Amino acid sequence: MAVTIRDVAREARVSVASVSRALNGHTSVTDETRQRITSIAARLRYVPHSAARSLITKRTQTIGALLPDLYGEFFSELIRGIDLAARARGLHLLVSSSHGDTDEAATALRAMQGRVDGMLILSPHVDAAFLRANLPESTPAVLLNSALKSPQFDVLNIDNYGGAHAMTRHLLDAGHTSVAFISGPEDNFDAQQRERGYREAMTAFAPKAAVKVVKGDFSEDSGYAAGRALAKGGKSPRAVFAANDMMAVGCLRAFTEAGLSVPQDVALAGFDDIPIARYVTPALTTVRVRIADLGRNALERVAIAIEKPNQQRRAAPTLACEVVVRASSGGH
Amino acid sequence: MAVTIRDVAREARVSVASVSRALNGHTSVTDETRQRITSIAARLRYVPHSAARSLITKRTQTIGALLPDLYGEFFSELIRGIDLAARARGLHLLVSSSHGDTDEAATALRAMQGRVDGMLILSPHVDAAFLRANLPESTPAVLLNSALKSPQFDVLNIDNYGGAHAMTRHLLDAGHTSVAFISGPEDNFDAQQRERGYREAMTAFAPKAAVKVVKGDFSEDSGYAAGRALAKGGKSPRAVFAANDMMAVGCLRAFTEAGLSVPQDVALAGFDDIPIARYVTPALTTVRVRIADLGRNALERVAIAIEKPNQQRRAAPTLACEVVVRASSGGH
DNA sequence: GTGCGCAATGTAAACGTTTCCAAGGGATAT
DNA sequence: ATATCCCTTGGAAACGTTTACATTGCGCAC
Repeated sequence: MAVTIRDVAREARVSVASVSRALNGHTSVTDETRQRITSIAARLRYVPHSAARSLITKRTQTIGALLPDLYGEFFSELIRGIDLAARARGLHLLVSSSHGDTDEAATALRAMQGRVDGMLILSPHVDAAFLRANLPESTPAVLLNSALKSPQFDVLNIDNYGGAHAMTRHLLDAGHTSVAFISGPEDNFDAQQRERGYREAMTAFAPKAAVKVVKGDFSEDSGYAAGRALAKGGKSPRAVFAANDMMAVGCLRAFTEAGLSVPQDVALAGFDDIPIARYVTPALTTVRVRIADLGRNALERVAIAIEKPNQQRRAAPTLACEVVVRASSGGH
Repeated sequence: MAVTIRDVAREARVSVASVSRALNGHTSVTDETRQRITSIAARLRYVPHSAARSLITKRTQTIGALLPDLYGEFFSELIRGIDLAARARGLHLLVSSSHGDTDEAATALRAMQGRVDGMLILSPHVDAAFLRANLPESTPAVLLNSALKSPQFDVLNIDNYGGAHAMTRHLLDAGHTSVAFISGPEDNFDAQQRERGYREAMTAFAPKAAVKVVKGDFSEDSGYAAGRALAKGGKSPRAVFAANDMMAVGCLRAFTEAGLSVPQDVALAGFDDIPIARYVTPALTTVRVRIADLGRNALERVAIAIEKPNQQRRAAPTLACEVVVRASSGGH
């Protein structure tokens, strides 16, 4: 039999109301009684029943995270950031991951209803219509890496554009006169932004150079295919920038097989700074994304939205990336 | 204002009790009324208030996962396995990660009290005394990868011993007459088991060969140091088995720097099959651990413990590993 | 026809909190 | 001395469910 507030009250010879007030830090209770109640509660190992509390306060002290089936390191870094921030605020984290399609995501979202005070959503399947259909009005939510541009929802993005822009510039600055790009999936928001960053940097810093884009889909295999296509006929560009690291790794393999050496014959760069990037030969120049920061930031935003429900949402700043120069780009 | 069971009852012209029974699949309700109630509930988008339900049923339909600050891929695979199994059972997942020390873990464990029906615990800081002090009697828990041998708690381990045993045998079978081992942290349970597997396999299959163990601590740097030590004086063994992949990667670097080529001069193997293993040159032979299965399995066990509280705990089977042969071991 | 049993439904208590409102009591101002 | 106010405390309602128990109505056996 668990110990309840009533047990504490009886032991302390006060009413349950006083116990509640004392433990929740209300002002109108004497220091002396508070002392007594606190110590007795501790002695009895009293833990307030969270369900009972939620029932009346309409707060669960829990944030839900809705995540797709995503890549290892990204996932854990994101959760780490969210978790750290949540813990700092005394919030719990309810996770639902591995959602492959829209239906699964909808089911998961609805299942969380009533169990969370706010939501963090990272999913390629989610758009404004989806949210209006599945997210209760009253639940604040922050969308991560989403193309959504609605004042109704809070969105937090990585600065894919800026990162790609900076990387393209780095490759040009390193003396590679022509830079080709391996793109990501067309419907992927991150991929679009990265391509835009590449294109605009090319226009800005190498207006005479040819803009060359080979299609990929973020998979290693697509990077390999792109690499073969680029190497064919010995007419490869001086540098290749892949929209993510996995494709860069695949591309590297294709180049090696084709007898091209990186970075002497052709420089190579990726995006994400996955752990593998450091260990391929040559080590991969890439763009590092502070994923944990993304998670932390997102949690802070949703926490604020919960505290001040009718606050105007400020435009979300994007999260900065940084160019990490390694051997594959030949710069140093 | 959220819609409650009362609203549904009013609309369907029945009592709240009937609504509850109909929605919870009790037998004693006519098909006709159940139909009516179900459709009305759907129309009103009624979602039972989970806190209210928990208050009376004493069930939260939530499992807590207490995890340390752990490595990317392992973490996400584990969560994926747990999450999949939880979803299949209609359970939610409350995650608390990144616990660096015992105190943090204790705080997190206590914070979950009352919010979860059962716990999954993976933490090097947790022992029997810790659990007795911080885990309520009534909360079923499954410990992952723990040395704990108490009938009081359910433990689920990876077959580190078997995996190491098999790998050692593989290296010997491939014709490498002497195999050295790079050990992990002394207080780490996984590391101990792996070393035992190595030692016993050596005794069994190469009784005349020297058993050589170099100390490491699972870090890449310690693997590098071990590699240097082994390469020194040109007296390196024919094969080296590192207790985890990161050390193997470090060792590989040391060998390469020392002018030893892998696998011609010396074969190399690791343990874990982290993603990097595939991408180093040469690709690393290693032991694959089905981490998602570990998570899935653990969740199943805790779910069963919740359903049948006073059931005798069956001895936990360990989870099988498999040897993954790549270029670094020279076998094929 | 009466009584009995069973199936379907309703009534209300219970779960453990928080919080509104009332009440007690001491200090202060009149 | 009395009225007033404020500070501390207590009583009780409310939150939204589930479920034990009561009630109703109906069919069936006698």
